[in-house]
Amino acid sequence: MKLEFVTDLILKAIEPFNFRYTVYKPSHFPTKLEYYNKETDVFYRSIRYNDDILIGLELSDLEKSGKGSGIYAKIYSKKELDPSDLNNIRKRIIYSYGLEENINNFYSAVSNDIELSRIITALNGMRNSCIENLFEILNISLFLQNANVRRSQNMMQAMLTNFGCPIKFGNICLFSFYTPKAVVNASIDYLRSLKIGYRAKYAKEIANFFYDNNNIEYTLRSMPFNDAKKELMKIKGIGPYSANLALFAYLKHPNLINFDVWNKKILSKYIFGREDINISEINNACEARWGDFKGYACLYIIEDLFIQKPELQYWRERK
DNA sequence: AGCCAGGACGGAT
DNA sequence: ATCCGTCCTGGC
Repeated sequence: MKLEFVTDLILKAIEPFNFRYTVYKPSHFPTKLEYYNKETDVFYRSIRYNDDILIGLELSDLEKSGKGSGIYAKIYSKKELDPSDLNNIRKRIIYSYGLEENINNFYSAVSNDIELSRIITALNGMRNSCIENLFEILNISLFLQNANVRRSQNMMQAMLTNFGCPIKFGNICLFSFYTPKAVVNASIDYLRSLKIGYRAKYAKEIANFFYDNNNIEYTLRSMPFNDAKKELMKIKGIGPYSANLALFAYLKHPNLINFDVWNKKILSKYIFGREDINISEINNACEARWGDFKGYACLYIIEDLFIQKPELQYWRERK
């Protein structure tokens, strides 16, 4: 589908703001949902608004047009958007990229950490970000289970080509994410044929859950951390790892490290100089060092590492 | 060919 | 509360 109607938005961010590493995270596996052009510094992304309206985002650094810190956004749609829909999309971008978060709270809380301050200087203004909605981020976390990045990538791609929608905007071809409805209507056997393995039945569980609970996102945002986590783990196929991922990325709890075997090794090495320290010990050390911002601190450490060593994606494919 | 890694579940303890 | 076998596929 071609999205040809364009609306421009200027979205201001609280300073400091790092455009590149807020919209684009080197540690994330690539998908056909987004494309970051490193030469032009333009980021393209598909999103859905209320499930049925397809939107293309073309984001660039507001700084470049001399209008201060933030994002210059071109919103592509099939036809003109209602002012209230446009305003909701605007709010979603602001929330997803944390434009109104004061990152200085994190910086001042860890200002005595000399080692971390080198990274903070390099990534100054980077936010935790997640443009996916809750259904989408839970699907991604499902495909991250029991898989190396290459497999996760293949699973995501198979699902997008089968249930997503190809879109074209600003001379870029991407896919939109699929809706719960698309998966609800698919058979488990068909899902299995896409090589998502045992996750086929869980993909349906997640889709059914969201198909039946329209307002769950709104409810979860107002819940305390542990209640929200318990709520998410009621979905079959969503355990602590997947729930944490959604809670940190989507619900933005900065005091949370989501350990998997890869970042466990990275953080173990960073703090203890060796890879084999157990998770609870790493977690305690992070807590002691960064307190309520340990999740944010680890985000900075990991993104910094992937910027310096892109081959880590390859390492993560193997062992 | 066989074996293993990677989260979550479900049943057993 | 904690442990174990199982799910599934790709890589060795």
